[in-house]
Amino acid sequence: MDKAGWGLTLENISEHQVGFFKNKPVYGFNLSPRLNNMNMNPREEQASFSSADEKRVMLNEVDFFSDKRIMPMDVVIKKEDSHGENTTSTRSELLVNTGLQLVSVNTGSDQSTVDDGISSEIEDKRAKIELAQLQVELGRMNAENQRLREMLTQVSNNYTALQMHLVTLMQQQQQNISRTQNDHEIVEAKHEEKDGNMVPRQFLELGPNDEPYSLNSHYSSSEERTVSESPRNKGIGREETPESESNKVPKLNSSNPIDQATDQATMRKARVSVRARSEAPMISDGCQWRKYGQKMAKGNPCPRAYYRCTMAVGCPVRKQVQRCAEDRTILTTTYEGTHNHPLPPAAMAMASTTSAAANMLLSGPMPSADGLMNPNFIARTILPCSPSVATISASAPFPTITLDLTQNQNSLSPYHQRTHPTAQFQVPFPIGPHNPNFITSMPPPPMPQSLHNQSKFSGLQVSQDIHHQPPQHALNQPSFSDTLNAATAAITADPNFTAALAAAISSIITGSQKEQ
DNA sequence: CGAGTTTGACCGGCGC
DNA sequence: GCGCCGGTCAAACTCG
Repeated sequence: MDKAGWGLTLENISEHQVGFFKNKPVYGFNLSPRLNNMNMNPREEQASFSSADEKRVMLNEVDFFSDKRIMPMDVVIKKEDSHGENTTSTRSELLVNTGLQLVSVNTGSDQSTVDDGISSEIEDKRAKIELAQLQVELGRMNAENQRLREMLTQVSNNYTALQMHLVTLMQQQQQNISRTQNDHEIVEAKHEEKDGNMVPRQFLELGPNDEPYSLNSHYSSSEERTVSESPRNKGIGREETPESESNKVPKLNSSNPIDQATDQATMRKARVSVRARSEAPMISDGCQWRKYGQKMAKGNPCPRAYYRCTMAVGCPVRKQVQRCAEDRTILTTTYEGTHNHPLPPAAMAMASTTSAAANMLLSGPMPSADGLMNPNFIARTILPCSPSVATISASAPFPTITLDLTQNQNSLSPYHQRTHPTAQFQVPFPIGPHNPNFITSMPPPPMPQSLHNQSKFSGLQVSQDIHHQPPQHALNQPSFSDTLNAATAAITADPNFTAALAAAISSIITGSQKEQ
């Protein structure tokens, strides 16, 4: 590692603490905590100088002599540290340290050539110093390594979060176009529902998804019930997030477009359910979850587990995990809620899958060439190749789209891929057969499997894009959401490939931005 | 000791 | 109004 290099990098990061929407959006995040943990902690410096412990003094001496990195680091701390006093004292202590260090080492070096009696002792001392130097250097390098890793993770997280935001904004733009026509769909859709088709009633009441980073940004009656109405809300274990705050609005079933525009907080929340074969108790999706409950659900001997996202304090995202009663190798994971924090690449991929699916679900009916399409028509048309991949459930109390990744064996043939009308792009994932999850959840061969998922999900989104995307978008290249859906669909089968996917998505997004 | 899990109790919605 | 059911809470417990 180039020592001067990281010093400069940190300094640059400090200099460019830009906002989230600038060209380098990620650099500014959470740097201060990390810097405060660095070896340059003022309190540590102070402690070392006030202490008679020789070793600690040596460490500080070595710190000074390590190389020029100390100076840019010092500058960084001065900028980052909100406690001006500490920063100042750090500066002065370092200067004091400089004097001590110079005297100590130079004296030893000079005397070694004059007095042999003292020279051996000095040699020992010098050896100790060198040893300490090396140890400190090693420790410093490890710390640097760790810090750089953290920074890289942070950069990735924030970058992907920004991408998600951009995707969401673009989807909103599309949805706004169709919003004014939604109310006309409701009457027709209700007729469809009466016929027993698989369209949830809530579907009719849904509006567009306007919240960035959103898996779903619509608020369920359940959420309203548990957060705003429950008298048991004691503040412990209850997240008072902006979302939950906004839930404190009476439930409202508005079909009026004006009301829809103004009653975002009252929107019901869609769910995205992912079915996959897995022996593991839970699908790894990149997020951290904490189990907060388990219930025996009616009609299923397998218990249903309830998890809450713990990646950020107050994140309202929850998921339910339950094995299928008929086939216990099938694991059903149902996601609900909106992450209130940037997601790591792995989680981003899953979230964008569910977000895109939920957006599709929530965007409601769409205009079509011969009039207006109702949601049931969407349900049919989004899956032109394989109706088993995704279904919209009417039985659930929430609008739920189920992505079924368990029935791909029969549709894996190259014939399916070749004949699939919407298999029009490929995302260059480095997908390989080395992932156990992939093997267990999706029988080999992995690569065709993934591609097949892509094609399905590109088809899933195409029916929207036909009507909402600019013509050149639909014709010349796969849409944003096409790519996102396809890429993340594969992720649901194999979440470990998400980093590569994020990179692929990133490149595509970049391309789209350039075109626009 | 802190974080995560387990599990019985509790609550509200909903159907009858 | 009552009971069922899904969802959540929170104390007790486990684990590293």
